[in-house]
Amino acid sequence: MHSSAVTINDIADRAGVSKSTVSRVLNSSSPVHEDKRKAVMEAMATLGYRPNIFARSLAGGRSMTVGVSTQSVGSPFYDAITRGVVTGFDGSGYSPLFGSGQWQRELQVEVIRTLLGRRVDGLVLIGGDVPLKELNELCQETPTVIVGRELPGWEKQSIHIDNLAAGCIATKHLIENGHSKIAIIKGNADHPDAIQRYEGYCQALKEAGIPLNPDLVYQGDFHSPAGIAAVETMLDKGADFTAILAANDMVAFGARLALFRRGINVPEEVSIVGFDDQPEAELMTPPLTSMRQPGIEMGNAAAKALTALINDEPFELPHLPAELIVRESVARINK
Amino acid sequence: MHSSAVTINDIADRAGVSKSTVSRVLNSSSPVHEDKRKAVMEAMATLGYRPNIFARSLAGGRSMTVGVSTQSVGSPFYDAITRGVVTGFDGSGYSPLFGSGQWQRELQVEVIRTLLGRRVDGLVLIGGDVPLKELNELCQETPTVIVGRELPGWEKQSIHIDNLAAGCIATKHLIENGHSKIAIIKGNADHPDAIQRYEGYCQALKEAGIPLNPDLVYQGDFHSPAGIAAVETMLDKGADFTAILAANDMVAFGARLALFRRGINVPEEVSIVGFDDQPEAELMTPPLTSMRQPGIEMGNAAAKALTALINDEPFELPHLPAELIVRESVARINK
DNA sequence: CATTGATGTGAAATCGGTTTCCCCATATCG
DNA sequence: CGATATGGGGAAACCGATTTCACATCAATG
Repeated sequence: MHSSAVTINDIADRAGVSKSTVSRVLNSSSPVHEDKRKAVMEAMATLGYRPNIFARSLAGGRSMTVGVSTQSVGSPFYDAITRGVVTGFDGSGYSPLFGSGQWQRELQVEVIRTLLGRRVDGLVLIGGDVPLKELNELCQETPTVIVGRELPGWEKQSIHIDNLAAGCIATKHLIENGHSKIAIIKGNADHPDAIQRYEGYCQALKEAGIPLNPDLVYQGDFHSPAGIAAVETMLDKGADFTAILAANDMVAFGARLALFRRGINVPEEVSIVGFDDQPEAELMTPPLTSMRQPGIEMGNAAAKALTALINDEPFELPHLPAELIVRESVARINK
Repeated sequence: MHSSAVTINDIADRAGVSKSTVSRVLNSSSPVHEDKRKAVMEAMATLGYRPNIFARSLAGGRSMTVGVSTQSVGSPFYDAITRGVVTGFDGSGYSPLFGSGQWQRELQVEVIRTLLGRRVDGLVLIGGDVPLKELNELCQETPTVIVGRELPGWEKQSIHIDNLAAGCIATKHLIENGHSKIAIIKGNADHPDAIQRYEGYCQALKEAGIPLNPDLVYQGDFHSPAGIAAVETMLDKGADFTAILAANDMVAFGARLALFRRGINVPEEVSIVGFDDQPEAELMTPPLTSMRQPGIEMGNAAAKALTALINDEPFELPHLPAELIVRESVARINK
């Protein structure tokens, strides 16, 4: 006799009231006499009643479920956001339902459709690159919060860092330490974060009056092999650089390993700056200087905001800045 | 007018049939005349019909949702399992619902209750330490698969590696390379994986006729600070060792960093073996030799098995072995 | 040609809740 | 003191599907 077999009718019978009254107690939707209320509570306790969520959702119209569309499960930064989202919903009464879009447009749309089909009460979109128009159509009916992506018209409901500024800050840090021959390993060519960081890099160079050297720009992606390949390619080409700005920490790790293999010291001969400050960054030898993106906090804030949005409460997404975590992978050099 | 407003009745009207027939087409539960079938299909297409999953679940008794109870989101190994589980359900029609137990017994029970309350069709339990008795009670009604945990009575429905053997293999690898002064950094004292790996370590030493040296046994946990602290403590105590067996890769990274700070070369002076083979292991300098636990594959297999279990199909969970990935963090020494 | 069986289909019951509607006491008011 | 709110609470409609039941239809069988 498992608890799910207990229905509202059983409670009603046992408490000697109608199911309407039980429902009222359950939702405190309208006042109930204290005696009956108690009887109902007791009946529920002794019978181990658990309301059937489907019946509830069907009748009530809300599912107490929120959809979370992630991209590549496995990327440290997005993982952190996801983690933040999960904890952000803890205790809110909403359970997150996940779908992974893998940075594939079609799949992302499919994921959102599936989530919507499950009648989620709200949506958290982490990253992704569904075209704005399509997104507007898909999500117009559902409270939605977007994490890690900037979209016109969604300013109030999105949270992301300023990647251009972040790229700029990271580059400036190297410049301030005397570097001028700064190589950059770019992330995926069509990834907005990567593009903006590159722009930041360009801007910082420009402001410092350092000409952009195409030989020091490597088109990579966000995975470690890109870091390895970048270093090897540049070294083989005889490129002259004293610092590397990596697309993210994984790429930085790759670059660091490639330098290690060539017997090039970090940071004495080549400095490295990463992006994301993933947990392993502080364990690199030497510990990696990295632009920290507050993924967990972002995810958390998104979850809280969505909860508020669903319940028509006022909310405001915080403006979380990227922050340079200075460790030991950047050396000060002269000239 | 959003698509969810379209009900089965609308389809029935438009196609000129009864809702029963629409339902039959929908589930191909019994044959329908080709003409009507077509009419229904067309009506569904033009009206953009999406069945209401709650009504469906309520009436049909199945939710097409599975519960996944994770522990510490954030641990590389368990993350890998989770990722495997997610992809394992892709395309199965089941959507995973998550809850995180954080390795806290009470919370884990609560998570399972919540999941059950949402009427999941099945359960994947990743790790955790809910007492067997309680687990049996909780899950007796629901198809369940357990990942990364060994439980009497659950042999058919659980998948895990042999941690004792794994600990043994890792230790033997060091012994074979000439090491006899092997330090171990143990994981959490009450964590079954940690306990078994330690037993494996003891066994390997015993078989090789090497006495267990308590000075070389450090009680830590699964996080990097434990690795740092272990190395510093042992070094400060003047402990004499040529190799370290770390609780997992994060701990190995910590240990490696601590050695780096002390100017001790890896692997020339001290060799290190990790556990998990997380993605960053191959990027350590030098690349880390590690016992690979096939987390993704395990998760994947669990998902497939659960799908089969739910549908009363035969299934068998594969026996996935842990595998030593030899890289460059272990040196052969004489004596 | 009546019987059997398979195929097709609609009406109605059911799943387990929420919510509207309506009625009955009391308490309050003019 | 009759009229009017007001707090409680039951009956029944409804949410949108699935599924059982009963009934036709039509081809095959003896």
